[in-house]
Amino acid sequence: MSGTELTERAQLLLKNLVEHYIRDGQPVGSRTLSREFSMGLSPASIRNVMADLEDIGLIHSPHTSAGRVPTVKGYRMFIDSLLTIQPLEQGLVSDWMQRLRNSEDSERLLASASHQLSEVTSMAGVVMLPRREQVSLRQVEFLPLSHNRVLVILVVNEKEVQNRIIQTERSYSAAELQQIANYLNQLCAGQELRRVRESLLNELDDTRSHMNQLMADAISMAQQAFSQDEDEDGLLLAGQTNLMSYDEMSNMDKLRKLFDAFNRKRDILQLLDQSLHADGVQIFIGEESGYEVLDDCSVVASPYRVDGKVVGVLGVIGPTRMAYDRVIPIVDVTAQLLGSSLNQLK
Amino acid sequence: MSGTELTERAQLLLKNLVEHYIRDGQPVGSRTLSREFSMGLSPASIRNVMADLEDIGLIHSPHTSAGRVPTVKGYRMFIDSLLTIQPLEQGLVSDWMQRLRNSEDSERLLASASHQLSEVTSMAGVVMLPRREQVSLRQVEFLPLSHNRVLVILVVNEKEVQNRIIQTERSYSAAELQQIANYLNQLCAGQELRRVRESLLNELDDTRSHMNQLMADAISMAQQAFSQDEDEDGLLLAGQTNLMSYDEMSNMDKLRKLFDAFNRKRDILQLLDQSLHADGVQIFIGEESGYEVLDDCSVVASPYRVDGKVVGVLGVIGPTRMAYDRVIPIVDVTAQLLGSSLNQLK
DNA sequence: GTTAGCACTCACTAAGATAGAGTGCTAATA
DNA sequence: TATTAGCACTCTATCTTAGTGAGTGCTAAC
Repeated sequence: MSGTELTERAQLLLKNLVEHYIRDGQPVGSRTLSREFSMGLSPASIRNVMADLEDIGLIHSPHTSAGRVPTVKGYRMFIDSLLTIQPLEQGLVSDWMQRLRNSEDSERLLASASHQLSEVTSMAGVVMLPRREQVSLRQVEFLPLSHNRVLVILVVNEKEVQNRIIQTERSYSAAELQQIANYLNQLCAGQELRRVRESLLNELDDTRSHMNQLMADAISMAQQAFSQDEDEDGLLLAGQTNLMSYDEMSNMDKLRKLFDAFNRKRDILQLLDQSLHADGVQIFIGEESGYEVLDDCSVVASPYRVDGKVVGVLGVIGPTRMAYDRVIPIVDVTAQLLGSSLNQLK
Repeated sequence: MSGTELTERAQLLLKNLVEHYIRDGQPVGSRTLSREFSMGLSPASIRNVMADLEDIGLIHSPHTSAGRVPTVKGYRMFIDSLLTIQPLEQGLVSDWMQRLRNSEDSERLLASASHQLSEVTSMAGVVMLPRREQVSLRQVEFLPLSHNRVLVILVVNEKEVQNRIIQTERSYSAAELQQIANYLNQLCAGQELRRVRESLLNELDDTRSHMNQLMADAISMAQQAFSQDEDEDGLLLAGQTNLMSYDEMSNMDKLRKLFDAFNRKRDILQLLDQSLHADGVQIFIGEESGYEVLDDCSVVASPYRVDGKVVGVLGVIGPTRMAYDRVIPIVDVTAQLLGSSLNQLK
């Protein structure tokens, strides 16, 4: 805000204060800092610096006779320019890779990632499912149901299956549907789903005149089937209950609202979406997220890549007062490992 | 326990006490009961009766100078023989039916039921998914994947689709798989899944000698595919967060354990399973359930039927102190409506 | 059998009193 | 000029104390 440059001493002080507060959870006072602070300064001097920090809005006193606590702005500065990233525990990464290797299908892999995140950090883990943009159609099957309905089975991306039900104008025999499927498979198999939609339109124009009725039906069915978007919510959550053990979260009313948000998923997804195009780990501290339910939380998120292209975001949600120095590398590594695992799986 | 018969007065007193406690949530004393009790009795007389009730273990005093609170045994007697079932609110049933009519597939229908339950009661709603015993196979499809894996698509019960991946010894061409599928469809289509398994065994015996290799492969594949059971957890929960608003649930530690149990689902499923063969609404009060996490909760559950056969259980979970007279008919009606809706949908 | 009366228990609340942590300010110091 | 010791002050947290009120059990009278 104000162009005020912080002296090096003030920065160091802030760093120590935040670190101390993250460890203890108690407001930290000048005396404590003076004692545990390498650079020998008296409490009085420290008080002077603290007063400055408070003026700039980096720290704040719950009441006159309490120590200081970092504000959101304080955390922000701490994370952006003061943080010493902790090296990852030996074994965590290999443990990780081992577990990932056990998941055979991508769904489980993603679920496993979110569980890992929550377990290792004792907070809530989130994994936004990979975007389905570049799904390529492998095969289409149609099966007749009663009441002029048709079950459409789409096999995409080698091994994923989507089922849709469409309503037709008349009933079709199994043989007719088989024909239609053959026609469509021939036409579209192997293409990306969004291209399939284009192809269908072209086909419709190209051959409108000399097309038989069945083909026309085929195309209209396909359009119906492909226009339905997946109704999945696209977010995997794990370890929400971990949050119940934090003192900061003991307000039942707020906690309920947070859990409700978890269940709705919408807000969380929207927030994570903001990290889709970020480069590396991104952090939302308290109110920074813009979602009231997350006011007492921080979100540490990172996009993950498949084939070098960002397809999703993962991260953790926990109290603002968390061990960022540990959590950040965990999220970072997890994103990388998940990406490469997904790659191998493909 | 002791063959002690309760006098009619004692029963009435217990009834009033429990009703009052359920309304207010406060221990109720002799004075209160005397005042609000139709039969004119002085506090002193009431105290005598209460002392008796406490001796039998139906009520209990948190401390000397507090009123009385029903024990589990007290609730049990209240529910079993004293409860006056409340008539259902006008409109609730029709509202219900309307909402159910909007769900087209059974999955949504079940989810809707559990949401309904939680909303109407302000507690947690649970719906155990219908048992899949009598699923009948409609069609099988095979698709080759890489690395000698085959994607098996099972269409069952008209409109449900299950996907499985099996590992084969060699790789098969699409044409071969098509042949295998044809053979299996001819052999098994329309049969119930458990019979399919039998059929496969017979077929294997019958024709072992003059069977060609491909058929043998087909059967072994089918066995692999059908032996995998569904990995779904089979329980729909809704409105868990409702429970966070009850004073009785303000102990964060217990609450967390409860939520963890919800996530695990196993215990809840096991408990509900006990109601599968019950006739009508069944109630587990506090420790009666046998699950420690449910010590402060009651579960009101009812089986629901399709075609006259019980296929699942639904119900609500809430604090022991709940309005049983309202909740019981709600669960009851919901079970009936869900059953008939599922019937229609079939 | 019922009830009025009474002594007693116990949780809850309010009101001091005390201790402890931490602050800001001022004046002395290096 | 930057640092620090000293001090008065503020505010929370905790403990004690006393008082209040709801409710009980028992006994004796009705």
